[in-house]
Amino acid sequence: MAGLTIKDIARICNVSISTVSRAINNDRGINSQTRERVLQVAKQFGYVPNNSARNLKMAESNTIALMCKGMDNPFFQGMYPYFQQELEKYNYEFLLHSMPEEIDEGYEAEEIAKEKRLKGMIFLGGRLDYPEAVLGNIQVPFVLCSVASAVSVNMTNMNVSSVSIDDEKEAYKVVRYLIRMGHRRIAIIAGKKHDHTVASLRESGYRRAINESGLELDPELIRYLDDSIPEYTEANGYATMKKLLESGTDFTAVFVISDRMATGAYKAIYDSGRKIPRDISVVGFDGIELSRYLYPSLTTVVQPVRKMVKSSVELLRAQIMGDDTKKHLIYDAELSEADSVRSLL
Amino acid sequence: MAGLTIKDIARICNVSISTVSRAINNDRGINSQTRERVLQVAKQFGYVPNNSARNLKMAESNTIALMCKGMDNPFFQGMYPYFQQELEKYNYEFLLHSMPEEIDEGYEAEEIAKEKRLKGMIFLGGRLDYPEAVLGNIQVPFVLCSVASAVSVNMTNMNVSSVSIDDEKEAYKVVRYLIRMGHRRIAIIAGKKHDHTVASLRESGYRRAINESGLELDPELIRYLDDSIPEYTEANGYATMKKLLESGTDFTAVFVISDRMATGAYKAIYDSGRKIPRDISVVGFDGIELSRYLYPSLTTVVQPVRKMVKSSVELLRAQIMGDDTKKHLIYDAELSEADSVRSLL
DNA sequence: ATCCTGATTGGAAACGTTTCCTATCAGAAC
DNA sequence: GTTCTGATAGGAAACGTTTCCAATCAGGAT
Repeated sequence: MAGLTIKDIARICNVSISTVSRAINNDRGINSQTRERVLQVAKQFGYVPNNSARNLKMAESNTIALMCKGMDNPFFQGMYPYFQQELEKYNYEFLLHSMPEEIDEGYEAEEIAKEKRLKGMIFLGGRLDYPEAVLGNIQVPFVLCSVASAVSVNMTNMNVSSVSIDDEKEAYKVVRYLIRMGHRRIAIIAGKKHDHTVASLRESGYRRAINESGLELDPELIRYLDDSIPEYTEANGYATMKKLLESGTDFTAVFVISDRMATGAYKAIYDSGRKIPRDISVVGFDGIELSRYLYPSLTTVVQPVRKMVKSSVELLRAQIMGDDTKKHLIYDAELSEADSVRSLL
Repeated sequence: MAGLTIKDIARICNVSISTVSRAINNDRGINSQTRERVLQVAKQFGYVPNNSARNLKMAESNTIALMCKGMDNPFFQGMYPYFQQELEKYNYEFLLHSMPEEIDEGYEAEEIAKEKRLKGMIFLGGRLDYPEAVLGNIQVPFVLCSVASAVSVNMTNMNVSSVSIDDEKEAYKVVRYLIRMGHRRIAIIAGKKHDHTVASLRESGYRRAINESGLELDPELIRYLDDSIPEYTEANGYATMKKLLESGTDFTAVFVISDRMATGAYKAIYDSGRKIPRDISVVGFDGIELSRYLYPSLTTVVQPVRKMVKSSVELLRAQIMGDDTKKHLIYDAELSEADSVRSLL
């Protein structure tokens, strides 16, 4: 409780507080013997620097906030440990902050940055088209992770770095894959209509694949989420799939734009008495750990989560250290072929 | 970037900084008109208090750390949003901190508390028998959440509050349920042998249920985790179940001590060509969201997560506010009967 | 008119650092 | 011996608050 201060250590070592400060911060301009002695004493007496004082003096904190929209999303949750790990490397604090479902003009991230004296922010998920007001005023370094594909969205000229995959392309690829496997009537469980998240990019990929293959873009096959259920949840995947099945529309495969929703879709299919992939082939998106343990294991687009997190933190770090070149990293995802797709050839 | 200070506001309002401070903190001993005027100006100019300075002066921060062992566990992950929500009520920061797999004498949580100037800590998961050194020296309020059943473990006389369920009892109940359904050869996928987590309590419950029912405690039916695979993961559930199946031991039901592992076990069962619940009945433990979306939906013990989180935070809050009565809350869990158990009657 | 009281306000110290500016000192160069 | 130099150390201000203490003042009691 007592809490030793730099002053105590100074007294014990019979040196000035400036010297102790220099020793602890590994500053130069101090005799290495003195430093050793001070450090030794500090350790022995269990001295711990007071971050508040340090931050006050240095006019900043050491905290990075992870601004998360939909923090109950298993895809994001799978990232937390990685963020923790990467941020730890630089001795950053990790503040988890959830953003409201609806982010509009009224939401100003900068207020939070100021209030918490953040050193940086990482936005995880959220809108592709953040209103100018939301991001435009942020005065601390920040990066967008898994939110924007600079390819598809006009974000390259915003003063911001990002790490993502090319959602449109990957969705395109996975639907093409279904077509190669002989499927012709392919449904999609898409996101909310026009909600400006990656979901809409994935839907675009689907549309392009269908179009380019000369198949029919049947509106009956394109299903948007149920507005009355929390978005992008298992429950919503279940409900939407159920409606699709009950509509009597004919199809042999379905692309569910997230693994989480695919989990719900699986159940709806089973509950209807159908079998995967015998009656319906399913592909997901994200590559959450669970996808390998569903039965049958889910064919899905695996995002390189580890790399994305690492890069996000590195990009942020670079910005904090003064590098002001804005980068947009776009990683390739990988189609993981599992047992949920049947070949019709 | 500038960052207005209390001093600026004072100058603008033509009052002293003490007055501004009083206005902002809603202190008494200030004319209400003055207060209104100051607050109005502060707001207008976008003043944000500097927490570092405040914390320095007040000799504390406003941060609560969630000390999490196994932060990739979906059961815990499901709790994060709730913690966020509850802590927000008191304006606490939410610091997510993962603890190492192996927690022994060498690990001192107090160091972290000191370093980060924590206001409180919540331990999520971890050992039932934390070595004295780990918890014994902690000088800030803390509570254990979902780690200890005060009923089973001699923790009542430690200076600590806790929130949990009675893991032994709940496990007992779920195994009794299997027995009522006519099962006689009931296997268990337990935890690591003697690892002092809730897993061992759940195993005890299993043993008692089997014993009391006059059934045989066949060592062949009691399976511990594979040491070569990360503990308590889907992968480990899969591997352990696979071994059990391949051993040729006869059984009609299996109690998997966590839903996460049950997910892996499901897959192992399917992969072996068996069906749930036709060939093998399965029950899990925890009640993670996913359990309802497995196929067939998993019969499991649902922990009252929402309530547990709320109580943890409230208990912590009470301690912070000076209440030093240590409480041990033990909630009832609920058996959620789903489709993974077949009646043999 | 004087004194006292309570309400309101201002002044200043303190929290634990970092860092600029000086001071000291040993040895090298003269 | 004197002067300069570089290395090392100490002193003190400053960061933005909170809070104790003293000061002011209006109005009621004397």
